[in-house]
Amino acid sequence: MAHQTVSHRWDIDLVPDDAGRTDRPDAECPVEMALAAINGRWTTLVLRELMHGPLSFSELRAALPQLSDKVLDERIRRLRSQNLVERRAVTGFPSRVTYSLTPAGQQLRPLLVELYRTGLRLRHNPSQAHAPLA
Amino acid sequence: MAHQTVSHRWDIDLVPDDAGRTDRPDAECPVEMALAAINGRWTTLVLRELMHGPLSFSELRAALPQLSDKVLDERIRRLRSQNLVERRAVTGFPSRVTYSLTPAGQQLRPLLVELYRTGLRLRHNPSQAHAPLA
DNA sequence: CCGCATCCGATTGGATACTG
DNA sequence: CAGTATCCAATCGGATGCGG
Repeated sequence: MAHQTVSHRWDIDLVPDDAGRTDRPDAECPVEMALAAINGRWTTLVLRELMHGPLSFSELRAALPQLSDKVLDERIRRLRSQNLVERRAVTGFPSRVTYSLTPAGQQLRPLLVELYRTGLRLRHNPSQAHAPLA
Repeated sequence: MAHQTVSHRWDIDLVPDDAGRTDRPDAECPVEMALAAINGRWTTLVLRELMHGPLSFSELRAALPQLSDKVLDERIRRLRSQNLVERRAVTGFPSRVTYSLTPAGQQLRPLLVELYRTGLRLRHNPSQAHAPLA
């Protein structure tokens, strides 16, 4: 019981268990784990593409023409290391490599849906959005 | 109709309307708007704190002791410019400044909840997670 | 108490060119 | 086709110290 966290009364649906009771960005915190999954520019777009089914490297490039090879490579590499995407290589001829979501990767779907919904909600807000901040 | 997007059949609950039919990270895309709201280290933690009610600058620092003044300042500034947080200053004595979520800011709650849930789901996955990618 | 100014190392992502 | 290798500018976040 070091780190007594002030008089925090934790909101049960915002922070349902101990794993979220942290006072700093902690890789073990579920929120950080989810953020890590979608982290990085282009990542949600790559995930969206793969939600439709397996794709090859060049199909991904074609779907996202402005995404550079390097960044695509990095995104795939990262998602693979997180076990969210898997690579399947057919060593025949013509040899073919495809990337697809793992079961864990599929579980990101509700999060993408919620991101979209949240964005729509924010958009419809009466916002003097770019007012000066004094 | 420039940019014909291959033979994309859009998944209706993943991309419910035209705003999400983009092939690059686009500030107008709802997903990007939601990501922008929670973007940056510590941001979700600051939002979590404010979900409980208004707090002063130093109360935020106390709740998140390892967050530096500078970064806290930047986070608050950004959230204010996005109209997600508002500043209220009482000019009496003692003068007091509090930060609280705007109605738009409150709308981030379901997203934080979904992030948490997603993180839990990912955690419970049988993952040979750090297997070599070779 | 509520911040701002400055400095700085690390990470990011894009451009370009090249390889198995 | 499926990537790698370099290089580089910009952004980020943490540390420290100062100011209203």
